[in-house]
Amino acid sequence: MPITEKPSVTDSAVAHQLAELKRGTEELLLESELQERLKSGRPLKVKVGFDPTAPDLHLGHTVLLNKMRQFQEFGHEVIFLIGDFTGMIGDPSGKTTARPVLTSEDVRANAKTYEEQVYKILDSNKTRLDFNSRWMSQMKASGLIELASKHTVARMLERDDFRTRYQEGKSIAIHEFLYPLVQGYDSIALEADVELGGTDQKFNLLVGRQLQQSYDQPPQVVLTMPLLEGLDGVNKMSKSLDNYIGITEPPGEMFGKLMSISDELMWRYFELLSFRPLGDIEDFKVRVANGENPRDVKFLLALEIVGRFHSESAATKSKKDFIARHRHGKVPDEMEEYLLRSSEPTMGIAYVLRDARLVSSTSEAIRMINQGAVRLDGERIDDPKVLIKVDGTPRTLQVGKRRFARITLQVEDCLD
RNA sequence: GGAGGGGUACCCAAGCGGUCAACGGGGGCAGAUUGUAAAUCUGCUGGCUAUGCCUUCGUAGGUUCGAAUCCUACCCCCUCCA
Repeated sequence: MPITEKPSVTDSAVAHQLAELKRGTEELLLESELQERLKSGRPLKVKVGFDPTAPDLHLGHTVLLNKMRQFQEFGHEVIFLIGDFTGMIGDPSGKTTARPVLTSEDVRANAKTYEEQVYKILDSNKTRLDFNSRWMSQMKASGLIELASKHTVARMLERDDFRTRYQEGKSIAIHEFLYPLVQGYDSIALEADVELGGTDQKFNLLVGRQLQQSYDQPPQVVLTMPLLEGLDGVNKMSKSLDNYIGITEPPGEMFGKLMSISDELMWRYFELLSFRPLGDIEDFKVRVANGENPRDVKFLLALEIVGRFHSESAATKSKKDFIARHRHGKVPDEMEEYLLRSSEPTMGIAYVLRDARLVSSTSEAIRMINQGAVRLDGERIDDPKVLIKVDGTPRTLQVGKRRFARITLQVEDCLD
């Protein structure tokens, strides 16, 4: 039995902090370094870089933000860095997509949008917003050359996409090498203690570590977060796959989408999206294993997330509506409303569905009707040729289980 | 530079003169079931002023009564040789 020091209060506090900070992380390099710095007790500078392009955040993005918030809660200084200078380069993702050059007005507007969205999670008083153009636009060519001299081509080629492109004989423009270098220099300029990023950022974050050492700074701790799976549970959450939950979506929709995820995925969401302590989640798992309906645990998740981005009352209401709709077959209180005008006395239902954007085309509308997916005021419609009177009465249209709209057909006014 | 193979709907992949809006699989959507979970079964999965019409098989032309299928040119991708 080795003789160990009796852990002091601060030691156990550090251990607790470390355990929470490690939660959900993909990689933490190096854990021992983080531990050391936490022991110092001073607030650490935690840097996270963001793209300057127009943000439209979804829950996947918030995984990183949640981790930032955790650091804030432990009293650290979080720097929300907008890479407006690096934006001119474009992160080399293999695909050479020409980046549109953003004006400073664009950047400022986008920063504002970021702020509106991220302060649902981050504490605005504890967040430092910065732009890397602040120091990069001051850098002279000599500075850039010096920076470039600190890294080697061989090390650059360690990066996956560079290496494969090189091996496949595909072109790599010289300036693409500058992206990781500039990002790394940001860490030097900020004297970052920690840099967070998605797993796809690992290489860049490590370059930062190495560059800091070349500039006689202690290397930053690198912490990568996994990419959150989307609603399908397989692919990463992304807008283009349409498997995302946007953080500005209306509460009812958000709640419904969260309830539609699989039980398996629910645990992943708990781990990466919930602010609950890890012990709670373990407890839930035990309860489900003992026969509790996973749906009820999923309710807790949905309530928490909707509550965060809207309000507790909105979350409670969403749950109530959800139950009313799915257990008792009721129609939601709030839905899109459309006022359609027609000069005819009646309008074919397929056209109404299309105009109310419940379906993408009249052909699809007809298909849906034939499949028994369409209800008008609760009545199933099975004939695509049904006509609806243009009489100013509001009606409820439903397609499938989730799509609703309230439509009113009104006689077209005289146009002039 | 030489030789060969290939580009078909959201993805993969058949078709190789008419019966092709195009087999099959995946994905997606819908119905049943259910906990708007999973699993399962069934159907749908170009558009429109809709029992007809229009557009779609890399691009542009051509042959033909008729082409995704044949011919010509062009663009792009892959494999092998130099």
